[in-house]
Amino acid sequence: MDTTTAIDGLLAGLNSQQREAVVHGDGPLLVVAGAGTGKTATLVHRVAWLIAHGVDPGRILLLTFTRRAAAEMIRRVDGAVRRLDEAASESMHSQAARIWGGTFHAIAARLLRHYGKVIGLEPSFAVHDRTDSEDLLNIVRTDLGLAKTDKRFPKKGTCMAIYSRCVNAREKLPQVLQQRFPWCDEWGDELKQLFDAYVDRKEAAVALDYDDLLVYWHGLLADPAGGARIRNLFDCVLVDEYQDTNRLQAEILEQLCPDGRGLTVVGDDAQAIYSFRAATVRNILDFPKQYPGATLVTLEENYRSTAPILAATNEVIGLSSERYRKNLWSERTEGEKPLLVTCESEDDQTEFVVQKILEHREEGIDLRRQAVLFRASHHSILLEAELARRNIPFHKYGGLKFLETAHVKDLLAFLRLAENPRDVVSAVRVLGLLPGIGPGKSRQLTDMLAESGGDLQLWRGWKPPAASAKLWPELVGLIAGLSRTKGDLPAQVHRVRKFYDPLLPELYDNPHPRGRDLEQIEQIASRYGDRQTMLAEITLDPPSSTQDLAGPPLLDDDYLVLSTIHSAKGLEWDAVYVLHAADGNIPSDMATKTPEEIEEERRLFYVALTRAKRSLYVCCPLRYYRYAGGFSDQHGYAQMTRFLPEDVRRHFQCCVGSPCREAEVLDIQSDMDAGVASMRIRQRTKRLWS
DNA sequence: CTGTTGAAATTTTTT
DNA sequence: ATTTCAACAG
Repeated sequence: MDTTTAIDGLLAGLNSQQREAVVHGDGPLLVVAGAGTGKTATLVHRVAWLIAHGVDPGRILLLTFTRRAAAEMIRRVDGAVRRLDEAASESMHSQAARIWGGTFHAIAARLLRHYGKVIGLEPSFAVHDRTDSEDLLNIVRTDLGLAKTDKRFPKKGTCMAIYSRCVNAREKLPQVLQQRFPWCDEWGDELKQLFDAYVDRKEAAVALDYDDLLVYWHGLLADPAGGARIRNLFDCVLVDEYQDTNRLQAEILEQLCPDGRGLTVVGDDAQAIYSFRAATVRNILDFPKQYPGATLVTLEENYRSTAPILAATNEVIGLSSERYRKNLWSERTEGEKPLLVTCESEDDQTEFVVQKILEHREEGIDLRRQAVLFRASHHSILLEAELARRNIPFHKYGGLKFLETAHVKDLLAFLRLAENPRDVVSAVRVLGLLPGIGPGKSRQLTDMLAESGGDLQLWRGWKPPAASAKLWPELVGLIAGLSRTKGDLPAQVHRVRKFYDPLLPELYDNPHPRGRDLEQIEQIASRYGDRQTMLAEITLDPPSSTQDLAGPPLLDDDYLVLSTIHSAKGLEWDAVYVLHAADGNIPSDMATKTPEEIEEERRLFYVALTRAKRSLYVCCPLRYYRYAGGFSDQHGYAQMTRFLPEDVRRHFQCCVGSPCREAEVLDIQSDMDAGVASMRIRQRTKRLWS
C-alpha cells in the first residue's frame, strides 16, 4: 500500500466539509463548527494530515482550552499517525508527542522559561494563580494606605478583575471602569497607583500572574530578536475553541502568523461563554476581515445528538442575535423530545434527577455516560448530599478547587518560599501561620529578604515574639533545608507536614479532613520530578475534579459526572440533566445587566443542552427557600428561564417532577435530614435570646 | 503589633 | 454563608 492510499484511509470517515478543512493548504483557515459536528476529529485529522505531508511535528503548535483537551488530542493524533505509519511502511515515525500542545498559558510558560532571557526575564520565575495575585494586591493595597479610606475601597477580587480586564482586553482603565465597573469609577487614581505598585512588587518577587504569561509572550514576540526566534519555531499553528480567546491572545496569534499562513482556528461563535475573562466573539466573527483571503469552512452535520434534541437546541440558539448562520442537522431522526421538568421545590428536583439516573443505569447506561450540569458550583450541593447518602459515586468538575483551600495553599507556600525566597506572597502566608506574627512583623521579615536578594540566613538572627520562640528556629531550618534540597519531593512535603500538622488545630476548625488532604499532596508529589515543575504545573493545570487527586480512576470505576456548564465545554454524554433552569440561575442574576451578558447566558444554556446525545432533561424548580433573611421559612417563586419562551417549549415534552411521598417519609429517618431538623431546632431556640 | 469580636457588605463562570 | 474591616484588649 502506498502513502496516497493510506492518506485516503485517513480521510475515509469524514464528510466533505470536514475533508475540505483537513486537506486545506497553507492559507489562513477558519472552521466554524457547530456543537457535535466533529470539531475535534477534524482538528486531529488535520494535524495528522500535516504530519503525513512532511510537516515536522516538533514545529506544530496546538493551542487548546485545557491541558486535558491537548493531551487527548495529541493522543488521537498519535493514533492516526500510527495507522498511517503502518500502512506507509516505516518511513514516517510517529512523533506526535513532539507537538507543542497545551493552553495559551502553559505554552507561554514553556516558551518563557526557554527564551524569556531575551527580554530580560529570569527563567526561574514563579507563576501566581488568581488568589496569589489577589493576596499580593492586598499587600500592596495596605502598603499604600488604601485600606483605611473613609469610603470603602473596592475589594481585592474586584481590583484584580479590573486589572485583568485592562490587560486581557487591552482596554484603558477609565474605559474599563466606566463600562464594566461604574461603581468603582471614583477610585480611578487610586487604582492606577495600586496597579503600578502591584506591577513593581510582582517584578521584585520574580513572579508572573496568569495575565503576565500572555503579556510577556506578547512582549517576547514584539521584541525584534525574540519575535523572529519564536516565529521560527513553528510552521503551523492550530487553535481550538477560538471563540473563547481574548484580544491579547488574538494579537499573539497575529504576531506568530502575521499573514495568516499556517494558521488554523476552530470554534463556534454560538458557544462563546468566556467573555467574563475578556474573551470576545469578535475574534471569530472578524477573522475573515483580519486575514484577507481566509478560507471559511462550516461544519453543520451533527453526529452527537438525536434530531428531536437538535430541533430544540437550534430553536434556543435561533433567538440569539449576531452569529454565523448554521443549521445543525442529524441523520438520526429517532429519539424522544427533550423533557422539560417543572418541580415544585429543589428537593423534588433532586429526587427526580436521582430517580432518572438510576433508571438509566438499570437500562444499561453507566453513570459515567450521564452528567448533571449547572450554572454555579453551589447549585449542586443538595444533589451531592443526596448522592452521598445513597452511595452513588460521582466526580464534580468546576467550582472551588481543592488547591484553593487554605490549608493546601499553606503547605504549597512553604515549598514556594524555598524555591523562590523573594516570593512575598508565600513568605507572608508562611509567616502568618506562626503565633505572634502578623502583617507587621511579616513586612519586616520580607523587607529583610528583599534587600538582601533573598538571603534566608538573615532570618536566623531575628528575635521572634515569645509565642513563637520555639517554632522560629525550626521554621528557618526547614525553609533553608528545603531550599538546598533538590529531588525527592514526597520527602520534602513530609518535612513540611511535620512542621505544619501541629499548627492545624490552632488555625482551622476541622483539622482532621484537612490533615488527610495534606497526606494526599504528599502522594501527588511523587508524580513530579522536581519542585519547580511541580509548582508551575500545579498552578497552570490544577486537578479539575476533587477525585482527580486520588490518581487515575480504576477502569471499572463507574461514577456520575457533576459539572458546571463552563467545565463541560467540549464534552458529551448519553443523558444530560440541566439543573435550575430558572431565571436568576440561568441566566444568573449577576449577568443580566447588559444585553451582551444576557446573550452570553443564552449561549451558556445552549452549551449545556448540546452536551446531550440521547436523553436531555431540563429541570426547573419553582419554589426557592430564601436563606437571606436568617432562619425563616420564607420562600419565593421563580420564573422559568427566559430562554425557553412558549414557542421554543413546543420542542420539549413538559412534565411535572412529582416526588414519591413514601420516599420522603423514609428520608426523615436519614442522618442528613435528622441533621437539618436538629439544626432547625437549635436555630429556633437561639431566636429566644438573639 | 497581634488576635479577637462584631458588624457590614457581598454573593458566578476559570487559565 | 462568607469575607472584610474597624474597634478594642492584651
